[in-house]
Amino acid sequence: MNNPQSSATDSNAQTQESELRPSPLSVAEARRAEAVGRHIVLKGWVRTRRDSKAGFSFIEINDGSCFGNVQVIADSHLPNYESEIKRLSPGCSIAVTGSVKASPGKGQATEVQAAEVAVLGTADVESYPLQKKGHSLEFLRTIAHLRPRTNTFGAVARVRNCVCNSIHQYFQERGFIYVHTPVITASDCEGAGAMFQVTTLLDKQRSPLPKAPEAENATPAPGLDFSLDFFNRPAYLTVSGQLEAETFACGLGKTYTFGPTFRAENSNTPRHLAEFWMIEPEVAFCDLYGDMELAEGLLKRIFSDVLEKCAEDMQFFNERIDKTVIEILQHVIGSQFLRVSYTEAVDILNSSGQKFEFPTAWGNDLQAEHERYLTEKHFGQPVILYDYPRTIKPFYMRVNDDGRTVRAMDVLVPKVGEIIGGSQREERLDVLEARMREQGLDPAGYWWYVDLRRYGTVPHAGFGLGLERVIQFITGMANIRDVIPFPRTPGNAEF
RNA sequence: UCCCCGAUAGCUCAGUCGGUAGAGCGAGCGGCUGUUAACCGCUAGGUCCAAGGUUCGAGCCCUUGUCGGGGAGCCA
Repeated sequence: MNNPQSSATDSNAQTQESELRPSPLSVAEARRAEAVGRHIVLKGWVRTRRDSKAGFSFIEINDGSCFGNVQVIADSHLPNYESEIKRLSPGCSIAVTGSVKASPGKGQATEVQAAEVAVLGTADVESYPLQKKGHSLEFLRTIAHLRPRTNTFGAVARVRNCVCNSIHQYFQERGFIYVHTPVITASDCEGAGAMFQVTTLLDKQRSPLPKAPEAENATPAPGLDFSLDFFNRPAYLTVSGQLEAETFACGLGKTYTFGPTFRAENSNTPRHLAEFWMIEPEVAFCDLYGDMELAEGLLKRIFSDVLEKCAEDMQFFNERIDKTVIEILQHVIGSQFLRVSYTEAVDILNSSGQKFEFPTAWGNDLQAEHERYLTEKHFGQPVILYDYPRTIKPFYMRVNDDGRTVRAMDVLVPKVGEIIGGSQREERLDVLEARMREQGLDPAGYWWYVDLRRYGTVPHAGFGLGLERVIQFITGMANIRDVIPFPRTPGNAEF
């Protein structure tokens, strides 16, 4: 950004300045060998302290900038050594002024010789819940406000950040437009499960409920009168931005959304949340095959970015959480996702000799056990299943020429299961309206969506990628509640 | 929502046949040490999830509830 001349000047100035005033450094920077010799200020939280009777203490501090800690050497002649430093315990926040040195010990390249250790905040060792070692993920979930200070959740947060960045880059590099679809929607049936209602009717000061029955003498309806509601109609939290994204794709070409999504299902599993983040690309002039290529390319890009940019975090997951994650990611990056039609999949399952709790028959939706068998046992790698029976898929999926199947696809991965669900959209006006009626929906209620087929319709396709499920797959974290900062599940909205 | 399992020290767990409570880690104190999941010794720490029931007697058996975990469904 600057010319070489001025950057040389800057570095001179920096050298001079470092003798006068310490420069703020992150733990990540201080741990690099290049930092040796620098006069710095380091701020973070104490992870552990070890005292040596030789007259100093080791203080490991972490500031979230990387997985590892930096070791601070605090000599006993520091004025607050007995009064404060020797009382430092996990969770205390401190600011260390000192110099970075090459470490004579094993396990780290550098350490910081403290000239001053200022205690910013103490953490009472009797009441602070995080101890030096061994906490279950279940316990940490009960202290979600403190778990960002642990190795595991720090690593998850950095990986999550990397994944999000990677997703944006992948689409931006390909000319996709990032579209913000509404969080509040009036489309009450997008075929994606129960919805949370958004209403101000329960706020008595705004709009007393009994109004409607009194006004008309008719039998008082037990429900609420939504014509009095904020939006003059029932409104909900979105379960998908797809329908709105299609409107932008049919005008801007290549689009994607990335935002929160809500499902009011009473589902209690390690793979479901009531509030989660979803990425939904929507592409005009794209068929199902292009959709599959986009999905495969996206996943591979995410995986290789994480392996490269979060190497230390991934090493941790591979050692402590799931000893296969790195190997699996590398394997997935290097191999082509298999493409198997639903019909082929059913044949494979029928001739597998495997006993399933639910029988496999053409026309039935695949059960979790079937998907798991295919991706984990039969193929042992990610699989894209496509062309599902029309009877088990929503109205917007394009009907194939056979009339029995639709252009749907699911990307299945080992352990997590369905990570992506997508389809080529039905672009033919008459077929779309027929499909809506077939599923008991009134096309008039979707007039703006149907208009996309009435005016300048084009083939288009898209999919939904569950952010948390991708992170689960990458990190090996078994429970989805541990890959989102503040999980929302039935009965759980603390924090 | 359905099925199965669990809840005991701050944390992770053991607790035999129904006879009134144990370990490791953590904490406090002491020792030792360029340490790094440090190590060694001592000490403190309990409404055994809640309510009810059976019993001379319940951490243990029975009932209900709450919370957590796994599986299923819904899906991403």
